[in-house]
Amino acid sequence: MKELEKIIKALADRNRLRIIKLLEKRKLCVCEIAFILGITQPSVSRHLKKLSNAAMIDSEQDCFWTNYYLRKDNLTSRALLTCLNKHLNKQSVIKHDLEKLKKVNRTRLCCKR
Amino acid sequence: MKELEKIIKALADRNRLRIIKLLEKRKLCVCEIAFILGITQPSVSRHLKKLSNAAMIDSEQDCFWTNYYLRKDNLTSRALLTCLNKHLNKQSVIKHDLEKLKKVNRTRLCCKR
DNA sequence: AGACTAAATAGCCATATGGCTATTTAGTTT
DNA sequence: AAACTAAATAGCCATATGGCTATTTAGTCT
Repeated sequence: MKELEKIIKALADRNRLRIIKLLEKRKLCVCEIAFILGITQPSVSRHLKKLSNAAMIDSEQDCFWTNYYLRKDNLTSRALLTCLNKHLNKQSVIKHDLEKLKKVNRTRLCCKR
Repeated sequence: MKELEKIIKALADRNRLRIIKLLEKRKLCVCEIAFILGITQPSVSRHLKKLSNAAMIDSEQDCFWTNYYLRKDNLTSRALLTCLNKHLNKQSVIKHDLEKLKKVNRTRLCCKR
């Protein structure tokens, strides 16, 4: 019950659903996600932690950045996401996010000056 | 987004998942559910309200009792539940609840003396 | 109408959530 | 080693959640 509950709870938030849909497209760093969702970096970090605790995502270091990606080995999670996709893909928020994703430039976005 | 979010949030609670699994078997009144889950009647009522707000269940009057049942017309919800079933059916809590359901006697259970 | 009963609601409490700012940590580069 | 930068963590706040008890509401039966 525990793992399933964790997954469902991880999915029970608008912003985490948005993150998941973005990660379906490609690996992303925290600041890219923060920019697209329009929330702060620490908030994104916390969402990612929840998804990670539910074994839905994982991360790897890529020089300056930490890339987050969907785990392929969590079958429960994948089945649920497949089921949700039909409905999520219709949502205008999601469409909008995916458009924004195309224009994201990590280097320009993240570097502090 | 709203409806989907409501459904996922409605599913993001152990006791509500248990209720759903019970309602898959048959219509139930509040006190039957309360007895099986081992929580109070008002708590069950509140859970049912959440499921109802997510358009997952409905109710009808049956003399003394209010029978709750799964709505067949909520396709999103049904698709998700089908997807969850595989995992839920394995859970010992669920198995135990379903056993308990067999022995439930509404008249004996609910009547105050 | 009055007695009765299931279910809903109100209101309390402790805990969880999700946003934020400020700070710390950890990895990179020169 | 020192400077720099992305990400994590700590801590604040307002709100939501899920349990409970006590009470009200609404439907049933004589």
